[in-house]
Amino acid sequence: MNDLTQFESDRAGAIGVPSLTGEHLRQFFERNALDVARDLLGCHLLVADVGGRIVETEAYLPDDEASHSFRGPSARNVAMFGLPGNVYVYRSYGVHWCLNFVCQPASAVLIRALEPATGLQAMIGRRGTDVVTQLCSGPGKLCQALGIDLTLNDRLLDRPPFSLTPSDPVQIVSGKRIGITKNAEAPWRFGIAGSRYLSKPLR
DNA sequence: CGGAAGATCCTCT
DNA sequence: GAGGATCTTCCGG
Repeated sequence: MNDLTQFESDRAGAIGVPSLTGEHLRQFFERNALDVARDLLGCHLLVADVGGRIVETEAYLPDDEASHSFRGPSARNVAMFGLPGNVYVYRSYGVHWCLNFVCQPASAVLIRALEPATGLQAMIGRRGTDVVTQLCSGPGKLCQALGIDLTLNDRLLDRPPFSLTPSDPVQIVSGKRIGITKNAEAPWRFGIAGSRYLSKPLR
């Protein structure tokens, strides 16, 4: 392990803190997506040893007109009706991938931004920029940086290539969700206060 | 079966 | 701040 790799492992905050697996993973996600969206802030997400600290999320609830689950199961959204702790990946605007974590059935949390911490060189290569604040500052960007695509849909977060390490509570700010037209006033976007790695400012 | 909308990002003005 | 890229999904006819 070279110096940079060691540095990144330390930054992960995962030394001595176990990732969420099995029953712990289920208990963490089998809750209201609003609570999960807040508790995910600060958690460290890795996909094949590339990732960072989650700094921005959005909650999508059952009976939420903006949610892909609103009209019931379909070929695209079936992962949202699977196990808590499941991953739901979908194509956005025909161009980007977006990453969600499934909570209670028909609800999920969209992962909107990370503070890069592990595997910086891989992210820089995939994104084509070395501006660290722009590597994962949006749902499509972070999927590109982490190499996420549809092949990772409908998998559990405690199985490779994923790992999720919990966090102590952080200072949270909230606001309206981005890019939606239905149920647009609901303040179900959450971020870590003062983070420089958000997709858009949040206060 | 056609068409519009979409949980986005980048470039240009 | 506006507009284009790009394509899947879903709904209406």
